[in-house]
Amino acid sequence: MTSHPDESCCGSPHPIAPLPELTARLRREARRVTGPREAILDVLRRHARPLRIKEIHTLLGAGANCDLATVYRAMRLLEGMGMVKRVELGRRGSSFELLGEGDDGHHHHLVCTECDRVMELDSCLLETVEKGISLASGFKKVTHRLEFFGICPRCQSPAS
Amino acid sequence: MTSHPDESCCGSPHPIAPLPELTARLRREARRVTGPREAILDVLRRHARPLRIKEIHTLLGAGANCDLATVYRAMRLLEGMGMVKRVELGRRGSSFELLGEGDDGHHHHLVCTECDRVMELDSCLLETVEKGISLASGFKKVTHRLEFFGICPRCQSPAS
DNA sequence: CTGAGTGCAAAGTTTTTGCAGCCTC
DNA sequence: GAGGCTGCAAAAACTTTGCACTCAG
Repeated sequence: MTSHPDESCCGSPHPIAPLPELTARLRREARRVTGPREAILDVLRRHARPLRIKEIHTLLGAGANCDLATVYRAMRLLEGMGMVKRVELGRRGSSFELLGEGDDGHHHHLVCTECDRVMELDSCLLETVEKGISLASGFKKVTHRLEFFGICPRCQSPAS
Repeated sequence: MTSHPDESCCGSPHPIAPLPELTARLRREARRVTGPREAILDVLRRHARPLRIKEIHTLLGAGANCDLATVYRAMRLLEGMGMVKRVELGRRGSSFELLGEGDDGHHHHLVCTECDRVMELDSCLLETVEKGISLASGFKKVTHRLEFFGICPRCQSPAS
């Protein structure tokens, strides 16, 4: 189990991918490397935890001069390319986190129901379950989405 | 594994609770049994699968004369009372399904990514995982949300 | 009778879309 | 230079809220 860096906690679970490596992935798929996209990828690589669209837009700051609609479009593109994983953490709206090259993003999260802090859980033992479900149901390409919720130690103490 | 009744499939996984039993639960909590609430509960008990707010509102029909805002308010109430479970199935917005008395709602779903049909999965083996996570992380009241996605047999055939 | 609950209307959020101009390739 | 991408604006989709009236208990 690893905690997230950033406001929430500390210690990155994954090595931070260099920005040029990320833009290279865009180019490889014949997508253009633009200012907004570069800025968005940079925000994502510097915050290794699920970020909401609005958070990304805010973190971009006024300098990036990037429209909210552009963030939505970029995240849809990146999701489609598998560069980013969409996570639904119960709060309103989706969150996104960067995926490493070849990372299928099959880790899961532990979310505090009080303060929304997010921890990442390391292992995923559900591949065999998926196979069993696929066999029993006839479904193909079975994947899953799994999130844990609870009250974090900080929110359990009286003065949170 | 059980499939859902209704448009999707057939065979109810749970016995259908009588309407008076449901309204009794309302009264027991000192909530009023009104026309709209009764109609909403009746819709829920007759469709044993996750329903979206809009679906519920539509299924109520013009006769019920129930406002969409009232459905939202009712679902929040019922969720708070534990009579209903909120499910996020990837489509936009939440879905809800009726919970039996004493049912904690810990079953999960298999959703077709093509047509959105939903099947219910019977068992949940994650309680021990939850306990382990709680021990390792210090989180309290750990619960989880788990959904499987895939392409159902019907959507795999050429003429779906 | 009393206040919880409702309909209606309006506003708040989140996400998508159309379009003209810009800038990457 | 061509077309993918962007900002801006508007709208669509989803959800909440304020208020006066109604009706369940």
